[in-house]
Amino acid sequence: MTKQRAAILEVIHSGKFHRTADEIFAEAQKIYPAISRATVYNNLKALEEEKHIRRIGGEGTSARYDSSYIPHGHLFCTECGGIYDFQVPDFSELLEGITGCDMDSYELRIKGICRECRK
Amino acid sequence: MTKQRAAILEVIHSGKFHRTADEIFAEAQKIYPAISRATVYNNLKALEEEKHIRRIGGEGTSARYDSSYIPHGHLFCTECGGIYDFQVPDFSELLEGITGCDMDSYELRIKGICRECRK
DNA sequence: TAATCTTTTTAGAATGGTTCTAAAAAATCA
DNA sequence: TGATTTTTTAGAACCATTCTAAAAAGATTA
Repeated sequence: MTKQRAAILEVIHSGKFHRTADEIFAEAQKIYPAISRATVYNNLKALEEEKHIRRIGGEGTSARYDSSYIPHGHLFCTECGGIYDFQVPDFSELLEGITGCDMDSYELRIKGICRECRK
Repeated sequence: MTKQRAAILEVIHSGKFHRTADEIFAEAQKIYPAISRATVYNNLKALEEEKHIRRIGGEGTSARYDSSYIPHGHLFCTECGGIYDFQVPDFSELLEGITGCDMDSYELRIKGICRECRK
């Protein structure tokens, strides 16, 4: 565990969710000022391979990172651009049954207008 | 309806699914040789806004386009890199109930090892 | 602790998918 | 037909991400 990785983990597990690599880089610099962008990218990639975080491909824009790898849903609001987590029932068996695959994890994505923007 | 857009639509509704913008560009050139890359990108963006196609963000790689906007699932195989469609039950009411959003569409993504690669 | 080996970090260049720009062409409308 | 709007074009620009080679840090062994 390097100082840099510790800083990145500290950033990911605090503050708001769904930040971009660059936002995480900026936060990590406050903890460890000499950190490099490449280190942030390296660690984000490693952390996802280790299933500690989940990369959420921002449609067209930069990727965002979710501090949880546990299957859940994301609502992409077409009004405000926000990404909101929501819980879903456990679909594991249903999905393995349908696809016949050996499932690692799943994610349910919704495009729509969030509760707040509907008002 | 321009000749270029017609060519792009013809490409999308034929051949294999989940092609990249560049693959679609290459196919469209066979129909209308003078077509430009920017035209392909412009039309893909417009077609998605009109809900005729769906952009699937290739994780880390280039985006891919699905010829259907109807909600369904995608299995991203971690072995062979393939993207496979699968049908899911209609979760619309369930998801609107959970999130309270005004839903446009949804997509279920699975990461795992596909049936073929399991053998 | 020293010596060695492996892993990680660093800064900046390179990459590559996508978007932007300004002018030309095509399509639409009156 | 002329005027207006939309689309296309070629290539430059953009920018998130990856790559590179050297330096630093960490791990291992004696």
